[in-house]
Formats: sequence, C-alpha cells, structure tokens
Amino acid sequence: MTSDKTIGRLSLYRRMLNGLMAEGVANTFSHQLANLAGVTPAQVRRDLMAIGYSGTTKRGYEVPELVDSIGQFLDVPQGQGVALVGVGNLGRAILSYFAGRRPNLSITAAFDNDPYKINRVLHGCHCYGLEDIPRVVKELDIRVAVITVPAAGARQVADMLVAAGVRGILNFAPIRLRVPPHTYVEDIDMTMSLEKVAFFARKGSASLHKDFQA
Amino acid sequence: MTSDKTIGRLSLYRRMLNGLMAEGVANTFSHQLANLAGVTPAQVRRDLMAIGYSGTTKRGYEVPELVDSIGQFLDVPQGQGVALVGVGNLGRAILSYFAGRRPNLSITAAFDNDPYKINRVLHGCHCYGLEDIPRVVKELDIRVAVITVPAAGARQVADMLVAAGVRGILNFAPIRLRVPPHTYVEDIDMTMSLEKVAFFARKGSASLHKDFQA
DNA sequence: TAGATTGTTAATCGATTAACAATC
DNA sequence: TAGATTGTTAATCGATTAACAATC
Repeated sequence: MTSDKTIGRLSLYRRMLNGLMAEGVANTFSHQLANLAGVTPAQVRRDLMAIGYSGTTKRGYEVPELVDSIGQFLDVPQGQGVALVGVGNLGRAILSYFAGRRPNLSITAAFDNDPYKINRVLHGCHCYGLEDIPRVVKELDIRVAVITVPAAGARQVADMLVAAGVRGILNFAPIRLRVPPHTYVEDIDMTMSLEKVAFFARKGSASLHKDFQA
Repeated sequence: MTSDKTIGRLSLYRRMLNGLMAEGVANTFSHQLANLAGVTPAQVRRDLMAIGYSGTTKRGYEVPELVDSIGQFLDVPQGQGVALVGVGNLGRAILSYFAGRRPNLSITAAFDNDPYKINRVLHGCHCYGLEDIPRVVKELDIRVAVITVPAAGARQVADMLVAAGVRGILNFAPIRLRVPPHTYVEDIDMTMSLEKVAFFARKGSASLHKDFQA
C-alpha cells in the first residue's frame, strides 16, 4: 500500500544518496537526507521504514546499503525497456535526456508516423512507425511508455500501447487518457504548470519549497 | 487562500471549456466538465465557487462567460513575459512548445552560456548570455522563468533570476532550488516521474485516473 | 409541480507532523 | 551515563467527498 508520493520521494532519496556516495559519504541521518530532499526528517524515517530498511541510532543510515535497498524496492529486476511515442521536439529532447542516464530504465524504442524519422536512429534509439507498436512492444516486452504526441493523437496511441501490453504511461499530451484499471498514468502538463507558476508569481504565494534548516 | 491544486484545476477547466467553445457548445454542467477534466462534479462546483462564478440551476455554466471569468482570475492583466534559461535540447523543445500557444503567457527571452546560441533567435525568441539576466529581466519586467539548465548550474541561475526580480520558477533541473519566501517554485522532475510509472507498471497499482462515468 | 442542478455545510479520508519511548 | 537518533503511535491538518437545502 505504498503511496504514489512515497514512491516519488524514494526516487528523490536515491538521487541524493548517489550524490553523497559520489562525495564518499558513508552514512547519513534522517535530518540530513531530509534537508537534501526537502522533506521532514520524520517523513524520511517513515518512508525508509516502509521499504523495510532500518538505520541505527549511532550511525543513522548506511548510504551504499540504503541505495541498494531503494533500488531493490523501486527497480525492475532486469532493466525495463521503455517506449517513446512521438519523436517531435519534445520527444527528441526526452530521448536525449534519458539517453545513458539510468541504465536500468532507458528508452529502447521510439515511434513516430513521419516517414523521414522511421528507421532512423535518434540518440541511440531506433525509430519505428506507429503501426509497429503492437509487434515491437510485444517483442521487446515493453511495459512502460512515454507519450509525446500532440493531444489529438494521444488517445489512439495510448489505446494501442495498452493493447500491446503497456501498463504504465508517462503522458505529456495535454489530454486525459482513458485507460483500463491497473494501468498507471502520470501526466506532465507543462502548460498547467507554467500557468500555476505565473499565477503565484503574481499573487505572491508562500513558496512550495519549505525553508531550509540553517 | 486558493490552493495550488485549485489553480491547476482551473487551468484544466479552461482548456476543456475552450475545447467546448470550439465545438460551439454554449453551456455546460458540473458533471460534464468534471468528466472532461477528470475530477468530481462537487470539486468543479467548489472550484468555480472559489473564483466567484455562479451557474444557474437551469443551464449550469455559460461556457464563454466562464472562460472569461477563469481568465480574469488566472491571468496577468497584460501579457506576462517569461524567461527561459538553458537552451539545450529540453529548452529548445519547451521554446517550441510554448511558441504561439498562449499569447498571454509566452516566452519572451532565452538565456544560455553557449556563444553559438547567444544573439541568435530560436523559435521567435532572442537568446542572450547568462550575464545579461539582470539587465534583460529588469528591462522586460519578467517575473516568471523556466530553468532547463543541468543540475550543476541550476542554483546559481535561480539566484540570478530571483535577484533580478523573478517571483515564480518552473524548474526542470533535478535539484531543489533555494529561494526566498514568496518565490514560487514548481518542479517538473521527469526522472522521478518515469521511475514512478515504471514502479506502478510493475506493481499493478490502481490507475491514477479515476474511471469515467458511463 | 417534478426533476435536475447549484451552493454550502458536515463528514470523511488520507497524508503529514508531532510526540515519545526505545536504542545505542 | 548523557545525548542524539531511530521506530512508531497519536494528533493534526488539509483536501476531498457526501449530503442536502435552495433554486429554477
């Protein structure tokens, strides 16, 4: 019963811990990790408790062990393939963004309906036609997809992906996808986000970011 | 005391209403709008109540009037300028994404430290050097910025923007910015989002998207 | 009127925070 | 031990939902 938000924070914690490891830090305390991730120490402890990792009162949390524990909890056992549909400006930017970033979670197939893009390799990723979605998704056993097509085509693409076996979608199209139960959709709505920022920039709301501890 | 989430939903409602207007629909009911936006009818009514727009029991909400009301609530009186810092793959994709989309909220200045990009025009937007941030932000009276630089440079960029007068930041860098109070930061963390999707795709969580009403 | 809808309050739900005993 | 930290429960907080009177 791990919540959506908990999973997001675990992803953050791991990133911070990787940063600490790179600096050669061997152990950390909940308040240090909390400060890096921007949450409360109690939150950190609750989240780590949820994945069954225990610290000690002396040293807190062992950084390499904790990274490992989070990985065991979050990651697919063997590297998960990801599909990206819609190789426009945004799609290409995302291909490049994820290229070689997380070997465990890399985009392994791209799809577009532009004949000039089909059968080319972009950022190390082969581009197929949309009609190849059923075949390629099944062949590569892809369960996760990113949708970066315009709103008008997003629903049809989502239907094809789900029919081919995709169970999680990161959706950049500004439209609500209709998916069957047990299919997870995460929306990134850049227009909505920018409008929110503009609103609060004008209204002077309190910061979303809590103040840091000195 | 309008919450973060309410503002986001208002942005969604407006988009749905614009779609309805394009179809020539003159009035709508809370349950119809709720179905389009993926929230409950009660939620829609509460949100619209918050901006002071009233429907009638006979016709529900007048679409054009409501679009206007939301605009008056959300939008800056005269078009707000937006700065974008970091004209890499992602930055260029976002420039293109917002180019001409919302005339009321368009990116009016881009910044990068690459000499090959400086003084060029990309997607209709002039690119300046990072050192021009203080001057240009003040000259154009920019209050909103998008950060698409790598994590290593994001904090420094945010500090420059805030010092120059920016009060809202849409941050794509995977790092927590440290901003003074009354500065609003909205993070879009694509790596975290994709990890969440991969997790729930594997674990088979219930869909984030509630089932639609038939 | 009857029926559907709105505006608004009360109840519910879930997540976060605060508090504190247990531990080293 | 004393002091700082962890694990865990209880209290709090805020947002969402349910319920219902008022309205046309």
